[in-house]
Amino acid sequence: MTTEEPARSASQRRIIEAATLAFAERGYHGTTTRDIANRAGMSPAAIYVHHRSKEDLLFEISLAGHDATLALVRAAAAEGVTPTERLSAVARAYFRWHAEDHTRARIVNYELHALAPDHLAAIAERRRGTQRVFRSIVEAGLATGEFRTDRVDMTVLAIVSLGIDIGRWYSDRGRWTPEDVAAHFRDLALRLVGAEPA
Amino acid sequence: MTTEEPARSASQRRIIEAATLAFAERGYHGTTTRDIANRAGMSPAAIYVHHRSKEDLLFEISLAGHDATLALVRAAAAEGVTPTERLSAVARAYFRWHAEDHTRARIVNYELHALAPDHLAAIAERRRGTQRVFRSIVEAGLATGEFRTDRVDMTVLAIVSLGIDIGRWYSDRGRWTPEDVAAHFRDLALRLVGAEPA
DNA sequence: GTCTATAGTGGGATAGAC
DNA sequence: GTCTATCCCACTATAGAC
Repeated sequence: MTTEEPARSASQRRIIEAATLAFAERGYHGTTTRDIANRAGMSPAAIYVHHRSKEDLLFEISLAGHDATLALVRAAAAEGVTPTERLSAVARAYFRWHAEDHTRARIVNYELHALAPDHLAAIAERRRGTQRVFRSIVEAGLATGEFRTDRVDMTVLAIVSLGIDIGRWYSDRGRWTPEDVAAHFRDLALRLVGAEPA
Repeated sequence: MTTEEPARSASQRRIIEAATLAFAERGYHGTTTRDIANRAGMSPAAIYVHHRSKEDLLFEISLAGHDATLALVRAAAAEGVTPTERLSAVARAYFRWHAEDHTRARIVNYELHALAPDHLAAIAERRRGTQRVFRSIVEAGLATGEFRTDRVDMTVLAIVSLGIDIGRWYSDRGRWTPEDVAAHFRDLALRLVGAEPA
């Protein structure tokens, strides 16, 4: 399944939290170690007691975010029985996560280019796992005749894509709660696969 | 309408081209003026003869990209008669542009945070214009009964969102041509608004 | 309009005291 | 485990020669 979360000290968590906010706001390269340290209320040197490098910090955040998404999606997939029910549950959970946790979602999806090659490879594996969950549900729905689409890959990609982009546009100051977004986007996902309206 | 393109020298164009590739690959903050100069086959100092600053270069690229998108979308909107035809034309053109010109699209959509406030304001105006085109078509389709959706804003956002995210995932080395993507995603957009299948 | 050289600033990361 | 101080390098942008 997903990797175990290593136990973290309070300082480690404060640094991770500060780095998450900073990376989401300014991007990895736009963030300095001094930014992170200031937000965490520590000196820049303190970061290096707990984390090997700035890149390593990004990797830790990205990995935890990917593992959380994958676990969430897999748990939701187990909820329903029919493909329509399962897609409904998975899509709602997936979209909700991207709205609620848009700060982490932004790092998860938009800072991949800053990862070292071996770190990127570990992340890419998780991303394929998430996509596989959606794919297998859509294929099951085609088999039962509940769904209708002639391009499975592209349709799955579109659903995942809607989720990822939520991390870009969602704002806590907007009109919609994460639940609003999740409920409507779930309905849209069902339309994308040609499911019967409820 | 859209702003006039200022005439540019060959050097200016080479620098713009180089900066576009660099910003798309590494992001604005991940790109150095030396990267740009090297790709353009010039010294870093030569950049400053043609462009005020690195941020100004980003702004020029972003503005031209936004103006191109807006012009494209408006031209396509004039093609059809019924809302279904118009959405079909606009969606296809919009999606195609994001696949074909994914390098510029990436800068247009993902480097906004690096713009100075007044530059961002000029860009935001164009972005609202594009969204308005989609919105008015969807509203027209609801009026004629061709479309069915109870959340116009979110549905329009989803269509735009699918386009923007193409810039993130599309690769020239992938299996699909821009036209493949455009055609299928146009069908998906029609599903999103609840249009009758053709 | 292009170059070389460099000013001036700020970056990631480490040394060493406490 | 945290700090202050700092190393060393890379960055944006400019000066001045051609």
